[in-house]
Amino acid sequence: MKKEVKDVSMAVIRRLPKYHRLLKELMEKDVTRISSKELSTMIGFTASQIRQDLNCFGGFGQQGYGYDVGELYNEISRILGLTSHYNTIIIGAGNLGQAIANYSNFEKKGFHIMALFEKNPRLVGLQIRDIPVLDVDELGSYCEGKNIEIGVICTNKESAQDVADVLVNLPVKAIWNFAPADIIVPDSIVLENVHLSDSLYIISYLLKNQE
Amino acid sequence: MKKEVKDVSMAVIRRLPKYHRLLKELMEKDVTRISSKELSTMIGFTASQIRQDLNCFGGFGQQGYGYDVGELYNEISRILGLTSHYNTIIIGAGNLGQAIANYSNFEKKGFHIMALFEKNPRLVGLQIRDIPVLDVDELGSYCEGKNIEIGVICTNKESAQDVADVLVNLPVKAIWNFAPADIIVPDSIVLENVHLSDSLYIISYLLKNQE
DNA sequence: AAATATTTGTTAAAAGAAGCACAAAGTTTT
DNA sequence: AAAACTTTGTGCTTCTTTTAACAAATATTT
Repeated sequence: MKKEVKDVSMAVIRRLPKYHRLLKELMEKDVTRISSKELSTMIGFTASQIRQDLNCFGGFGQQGYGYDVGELYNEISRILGLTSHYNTIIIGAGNLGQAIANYSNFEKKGFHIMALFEKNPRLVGLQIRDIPVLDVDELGSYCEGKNIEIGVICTNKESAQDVADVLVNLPVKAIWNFAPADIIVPDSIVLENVHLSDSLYIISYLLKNQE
Repeated sequence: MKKEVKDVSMAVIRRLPKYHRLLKELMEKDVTRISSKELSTMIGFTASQIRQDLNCFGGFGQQGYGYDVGELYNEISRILGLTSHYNTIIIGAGNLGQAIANYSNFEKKGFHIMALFEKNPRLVGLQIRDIPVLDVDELGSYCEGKNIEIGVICTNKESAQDVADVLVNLPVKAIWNFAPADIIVPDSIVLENVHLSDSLYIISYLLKNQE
């Protein structure tokens, strides 16, 4: 039973990674079956919401039994596109760029980081794991013919829009932006901002307004 | 005219940092007044939503004129609690911990990073800007009497829950978690998770499901 | 100083998301 | 093999969030 891609709301989609993470943990604990009710207590959503979320993509469960953990994990991996391969580059090889390059889990999920690009000459020439740090001036020539799908912006906010413009023209298909700026890209390009300070400011708000 | 802290929905609160960021930019461009309509085109929310958001906290605008940029920026800073001071520590001095320690803007907004804690002896003893990297075993004794408000978890996922437990017992008032794990803390403690891979997985989903 | 143009704050309506409830379909026990 | 139990998938209801509309207030122009 497959439905897929009716038009699932963003609210649902943004919960998928959490399901994915929890199911992975269950697998590691050799749990093979799970009900929406059990999931509910672990994940903090209602059982009803979990069933409704999963049903956007297909009937993966079985009445009286629940869900097969391994099967559901695979389905969600597939729905999220984690069975595909994405050529990825990182612009900015400071601490944050290096942190992401070092995070080997991304590689395992198909996000292949091919190179970092940096303007600071003291960092150019380094290797992060086996990933080279190249001069940012080589970006265009390096990427030619390589079908780069994802560009990660780890620069300061001043350079972010310029870098985004270059990435758009390569062209990349998606930009993952860590610079604390609201960059502008064409609608055809997938853009995800990770504004770290936003969540810190929310902490500040919540601390100030605790009952 | 002040209302404040009725009960503003999280949806509204999570938009405040974006207003804050945009207003800062306008100030830097010496823009002194702005209407909700102009803000709308820049920020991508409807003018109606902007007016309604701001009105949760007070009537900062004026009919026929709009909003005073500087005044509104100050109000939002105050609402977010960015006029307060927060003693902060970071657990884990790898690339990510260092990246955050190096990001001087947090310091400017009142988040004073007092120390990093690390178990890898090769990192203990370093200084990031003027912030010392201490042995994680000293965490308890170091924090005694220092009124640490925010703990930042930059460890791997295996250590995250243990570190969270230690932080809860210090006690800190809030935890900012960057480890890719769903840690559990008492309800009384403010918890913000930054699961980097979540947004990467969303990129993957959107790339796969583009029309 | 009067007339016209802006633009807010706010109420009402529409759209969207989450929760409830239960028949249907399976599993487990007796 | 029948009875009792479990749990999904789904229609319906409730709650939340967003958008639209407009009177009231101020600014600007004539």
